Order: sequence, then C-alpha cells, then structure tokens
Amino acid sequence: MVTITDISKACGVSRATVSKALNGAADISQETAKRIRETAAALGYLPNAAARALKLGRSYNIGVLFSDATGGGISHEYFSRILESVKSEAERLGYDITFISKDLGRMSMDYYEHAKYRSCDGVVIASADFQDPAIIRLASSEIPTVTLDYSFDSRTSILSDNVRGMEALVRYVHSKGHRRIAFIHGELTSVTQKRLASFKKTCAALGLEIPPEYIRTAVFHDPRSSGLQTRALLALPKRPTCILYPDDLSFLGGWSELERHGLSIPGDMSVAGYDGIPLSQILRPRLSTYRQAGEEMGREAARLLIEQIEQPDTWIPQQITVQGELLPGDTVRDLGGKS
Amino acid sequence: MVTITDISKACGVSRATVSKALNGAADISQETAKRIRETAAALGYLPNAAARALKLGRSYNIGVLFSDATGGGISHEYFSRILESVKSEAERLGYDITFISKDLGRMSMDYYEHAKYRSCDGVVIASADFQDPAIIRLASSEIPTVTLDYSFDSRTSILSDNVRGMEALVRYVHSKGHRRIAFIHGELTSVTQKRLASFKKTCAALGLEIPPEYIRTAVFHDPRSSGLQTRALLALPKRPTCILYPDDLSFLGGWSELERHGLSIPGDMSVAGYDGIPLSQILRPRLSTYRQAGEEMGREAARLLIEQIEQPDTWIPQQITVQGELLPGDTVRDLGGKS
DNA sequence: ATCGCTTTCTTAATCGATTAAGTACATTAT
DNA sequence: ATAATGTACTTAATCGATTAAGAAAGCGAT
Repeated sequence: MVTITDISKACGVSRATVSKALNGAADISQETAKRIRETAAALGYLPNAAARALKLGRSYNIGVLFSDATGGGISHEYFSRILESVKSEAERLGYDITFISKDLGRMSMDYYEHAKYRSCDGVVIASADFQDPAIIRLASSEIPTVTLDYSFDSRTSILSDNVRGMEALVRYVHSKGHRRIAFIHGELTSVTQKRLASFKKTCAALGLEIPPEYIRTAVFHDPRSSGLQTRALLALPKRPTCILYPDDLSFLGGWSELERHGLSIPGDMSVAGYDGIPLSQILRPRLSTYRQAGEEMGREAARLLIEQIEQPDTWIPQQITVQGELLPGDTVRDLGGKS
Repeated sequence: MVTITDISKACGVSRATVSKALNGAADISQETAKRIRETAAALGYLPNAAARALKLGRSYNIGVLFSDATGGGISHEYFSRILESVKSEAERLGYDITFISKDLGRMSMDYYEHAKYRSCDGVVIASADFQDPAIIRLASSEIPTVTLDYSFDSRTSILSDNVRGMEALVRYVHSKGHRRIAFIHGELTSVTQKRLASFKKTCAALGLEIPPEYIRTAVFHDPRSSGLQTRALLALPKRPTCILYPDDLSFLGGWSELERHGLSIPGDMSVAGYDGIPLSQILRPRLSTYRQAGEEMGREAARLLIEQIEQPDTWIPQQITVQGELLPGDTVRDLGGKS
C-alpha cells in the first residue's frame, strides 16, 4: 500500500508537506505541489479512509437506515429507488453509504451506537418505526439525521405530499363520477394519518358521505392483507364502486381477490393505488395512482444531510415537501354524469 | 466519545491492559478483565472502527458492487433481494456493507481503488459487466471477491442453475403440448449463453425444431424491449404458441403488447418468465416461471466471502450452484395431446 | 547591519486501538 | 540460596494522515 510516507521519500520532502500539497494548503509552492501530485499519481497513491477518519473525526460515510420490520425493506421498489438516489447523490458529493442496523455479529448495539462505531457523519432514516426508542435516540443525538416521511422536532425531514396526493386521488375519482369510494389504508403511521385525514376532508368538501365500513385498515406493501380487506368490501350489502389502496403493491392483492370474484377492472370495479412505482405503469390496465417522487426525495435527503454535515453553523432544520403527481392510468372507470 | 484511555484511567490500568481484556487476551486476570468489561459497559464504551481498521488493516466491512449500467440495479426485485440477504448474512457475521462504485465526489477511482480506499475486507460483485476492465482488475486483485452469476478463474462464485432452469421450463412447456416455442433472451452475457444453449439442447432432445426467427434478443429487465420483440413474434406468419421471456419483469412488457393485440393469457398465448420474483406470484394469472433462489445466493456469497477473509490459508476457490425451482403458475395453457 | 515580513517547508503531537517486548513479582524446582 | 518458570501487568512503537507551531531563507526597508 502506497502511503504519504512513500511519496515524501520519493519527493524528498516531509510527510506534512505531502499531506498539505494533496489537500491544497496555501503554504506549499506551486512547483512542489505539482511534483507531489504527479508522484502520487505515478505511485498510485490512495488516501486511507480509516486513517483519515481517525484523525479528522469525519468518515465521509453516511449511514442509511432501513428497518425491515416495518415492511418497508430494501426490496420494495419505492424504497429501493430512494436508496438508489440517496446513494448516487451521496457519491456525487464524495460520500459512501453504509447500512445501519441493530446488532452487528456478536456486538449488540442500537442504531445510534452502530452509527458512532462506524463514525458515520450522518444518517438518512429512510423507513423505520419512528416510535422505536432506538430510532428516537438516534434522531435526538448529536449525529446529523434526515428522516423520510416523518418529522422529528428540530430535525430535517423530507416529506411526500400525502395530503395533496390523497386529495388529488379522491378528486380524480370523484370527477369520474364515483360516489361510493372505499379506502383501504395502511397501518396507523403518521403517513396514514395524513392520508386518512385528507381523504375524509376531501370527501367532506365534495359532499360525500363515506360509511365507516368503507374505511379499512391493512398493512402497507402486503398484498395478502389488502386482499382480505378487499374481500370484506365485496361482502358488503352495498359495495363501493371504487377502492383506493394503501400502495401500488397492495393493489395487486386486491386484484387477485377481484379476479376470484370474476370482477374486471375497471369494468366492474374501479381501483387506485399509491406510490406510482414503475411497475404500476407497466401493468395493463395501467394503474391509476399518485406518484411519489422517490428519486427526488432520496436526492434531497442526501443533499440536505451533507449540507448539514459540512455547514453545521449556518444550518437550520428544514421540512421539505416533495410534490408528486397524479398518474391517471386506466383503472378508474368513467361513470359519466357530472354530479 | 469514550475511548480505552478513559477506561484505563477509571480502572487504574494501562491502555494495553484494557485492549487485551476487551479482546479476551490470555494474560489478563479474571478479576481485572471483569472490572474492565464492567467499566466499559458503564461508560458506554464503543470501539472506534476507524482506529481498529487502521491498526489491523481489517475493516470488518465488505463492499457490494452493483453497476447500474447493466440494467441490474438495486431497484430490481431480484437484485434487491440478493442485496438484502448479503446484508443480513454479513451483519450476522459482524460485517458492515458499503457500496462500491466508480468515482467518489471529486476523486476519480475505479472499483479496486474504491475498495482499497475504504479498506474493504472483500467485495461481493453482484451485478456488473464482467468484461469491464475495472471489474476484471478488482477480480484479479488481492482483495477477496465473490461473483454472482459469473465465474472468474481461481475465484469463488455463486451461480444460479441456468442450464437446469431453462431445461425445466422448456420441458414443462413441452409437457403442456407446446411445440412452437419462442425464446426472447437477454443480451449476450454468460447467463444468456447458458440459457440459450440449454434451450437449444433441450429442444433438440425433445425433437423440436425451433425456427431461428423464434429466438430473439431483448434487454434484461426492460419491458419495452421485450414488448418490441413480442410484437415481432406476433407479426410472424406462423406465430409461436408460447413465449419464454428473459425474466419476469420483461414478461410485463410482453403482456402489454399481447393486450394491445387483444390476446389473452393463457387462452390465446402462453408465456413464461424467469426469476420467480414475488411479484410474479401475486399477478393474476400467476406467472409460470423458474424461481432463482436469490436469498440463498446472497447468503452463500456473504458466507463464502467472509470465510475466505477469515481463513485465507485453508481457503480454496469454489463454484457453487444454487438450485431454483419451477413455479408452474397459470400462464401456460394445456394444449392437450401427448405428442 | 538589523529588523520585520513572507514564503515555504519541517518537527512533533495527535486521533484510538493493538501488540511485541520488557518488567516486576511470586512460585516452584534444584 | 539460586535459577527457572509463570502470571499479570506496563512500555513504547505502530497503523496513515492531519495540523499547530516552529524554523530557515529570501527580500525589502531603515
């Protein structure tokens, strides 16, 4: 391994000079700096990240936290897109990505300890149980964090526009003539609370009365769970004409159930998803859904986290909301009639 | 930050003693060791990974390489499952995961340099262009590597059973009475070569003559590309009765195309995918496909890599093949008749 | 000639942990 | 009584990089 010592010997200068030259310090002459840079390149020098991290207390490494328990693991298209965009933005800014988890081999540690152990400069909390004390500890620590789809006090967060998204979906469905709209929502997280409140408010604004049995709880990203709720809806004496699902993946579970009842989409039942993952637009019929801008959220999360890391003095916590867009798709039938 | 120095002061021993006690060295008395461990716990001591990595030349960190250019990025369900299982197995064994990419901020480096810079103990090469000189450099370096679905000489690799998988699919489709079988395959990687060879061999063994225009090239995981090839197949004077797709996701592109022609699955056209991602079994009809055991591949990759890292002396390169299984699904129509 | 001021470099300490080599003391063997 | 052995520590160097503080040399001004 080539170190600055090798370069210093080759150039006949001290190690300090090499370090300064490579970091562009002011008190090194142009010629010396050039000679050192060229020698470094010729020898194939690479800085040692561990040594640097030790000395600087900065690792140029940010943690990403996905707690799989919440059903929002890496394998879900929505989250993997976020991961990918966090990764590429972080890399663009010179940071690597490490996963933060509970426990590492024999060592048992919580998220905060794991992040400290790896001296992460900051952590993106992408999907987690925000009630978990271990998450709260991390988000209250001195380690900079950015949360996605949840806000801690005095912390930066990137939020998707759940209120507007839900409103857009309801208004769209309403504009197609639907009045009996069912809403299968996810478990009661802050995201669900926003969507649910927005659903109710928008329905009220449109003068719709939604019977309580039209509002049902399922589990996010779990087709089986939403399938069961779909079955329950179909068993009602007065069926809805349209079902809103917690997310695109959950819709697939509903789809199976509708098939089983011999109901076609959108002929016999209209449906809409949420998330707007690429898959939703590959399917036929294309799913009517609301696209959450995962790429943008990931990018913003990485950007703001690194901004906070690099300019701690001028930094102030921000809550950024990223706008999505309605993807009309073909799964909401036009019932005609204006009212 | 609590360091061994703090513990040594609190316990009235030298730093060396603390280090040895915490690492279970033999020349520390039981009582002292116990006292040190307790003090460490009380003070909330955490080892500093950077200091350790610097001194030991071991980081307990393994790199994972996904080059997105190949279309096998993190967002694809098959690869994200692999990533997830590599991650959890590595964590179980006490290793963290860092993504390895080309270029990091202003520093331009190749994969090998990146891995060295972070002093990764090893790298799992999960999806990459294996002809890329940068990949070859990494896989020829002193850094332990494990490749997925490709074998480098004298290196460990985890292979899925492409030959058997393809054979199983063809035999299954044949058993349902299909004789005019088209095969849309991915771009010409080593995986494609194996599948293609197996396809041809199995067809020959079954006495099937496949016209060359039934064998077409698309791009892996690209629904649009396979949609185009599907269209080309449908334009043939003598259409196939069954289309095999490069992967499950590509099938979706074909599906859209079939819909556009008013063809139903499997009534008017039989199809099969490859990969067996969870999505394929949520769809209705359930996709006939061959499940690659991504979880197992990831787990084995991590396990073998770490074995190689920790026991370099007894280590020998291995090529492990992980068996998948046929998922019959409902997209291959039974044409009846035995011959 | 001397002082002050730059410019350009070096010295030496430091980050936190590990470990070979050394020391002090007690115990056992001869 | 002396040597040999073992136990339980400490000392000090080391990993590779950074940086405050110091030093040497050059230059102009007085």
